[in-house]
Amino acid sequence: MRIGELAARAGTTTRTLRYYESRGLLPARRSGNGYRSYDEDDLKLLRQIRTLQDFGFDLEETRPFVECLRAGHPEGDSCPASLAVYRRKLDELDALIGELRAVRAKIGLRLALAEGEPPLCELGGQEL
Amino acid sequence: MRIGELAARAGTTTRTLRYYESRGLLPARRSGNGYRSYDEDDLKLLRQIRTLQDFGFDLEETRPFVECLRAGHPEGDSCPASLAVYRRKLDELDALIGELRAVRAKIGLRLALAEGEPPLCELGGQEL
DNA sequence: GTAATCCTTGACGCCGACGTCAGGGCAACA
DNA sequence: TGTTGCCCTGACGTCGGCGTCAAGGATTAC
Repeated sequence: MRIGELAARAGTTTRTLRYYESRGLLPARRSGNGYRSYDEDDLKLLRQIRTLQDFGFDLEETRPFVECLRAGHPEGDSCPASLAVYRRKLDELDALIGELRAVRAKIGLRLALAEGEPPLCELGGQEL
Repeated sequence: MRIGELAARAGTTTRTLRYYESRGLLPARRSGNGYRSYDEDDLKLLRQIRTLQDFGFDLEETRPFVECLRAGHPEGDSCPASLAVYRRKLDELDALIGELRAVRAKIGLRLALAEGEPPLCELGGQEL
């Protein structure tokens, strides 16, 4: 299959595929005329990348998953390196969610104060 | 006060102040030699901007607060336009936190599955 | 006087994940 | 044979919030 078809089947663009190739993430074979040539396995790799991207992984973080699949494992997360990325991501998410919740609380408090209504509860000695 | 002192007192850089000025957010008077000149009110404006930036507001979102202060109100959030930004930001934060929690759950589930341990509970018909 | 430290403007660099255009080649169909 | 539709490479643009030079002028300290 050529690049346009792969892109369509994965719901992405040819530009994106060329970009992944430039990053060494999804190299392509070439047919006689120089066109990139892909197979079903490439589609699987690509879908793995896209799924992780949707989760907020950056490209480099998807690499262990891609390499895991390319090594013949049934799933991209069948390898220790992938699981390590999962764990790191969970930690990052927990930290981020915690920060966002703290910010949310502060803004909510400020809004309540500015609206002239006393906040429902004192939230401890927060810096405002 | 000149730009360097203001930057130091606000814990930021001269580059940042010139950038804010270029965005029309914190215009400066000029002294005879062409140097930017600031006063205590400018410091207050700047601190308002920085606080909101720390909350994750982008520059444009801080503008209503700055204009509110400049209009003579005691606080940047003493104006309806500022409160509207607060509310919009709360909505955005809620949405974002919700998405992150969903992603966190999916990754956690995948990690559990990949580790060979059955997940503690079925989390409904999530797409994996 | 001169060195050090401020200040000025202008302009390019950075980051990530591509979008978008330019200028060309290859292929298939009428 | 022309037209359409794919493909190629290369390269610049995007976004936000600045960092980091470069080349010069002003001020202050000694």
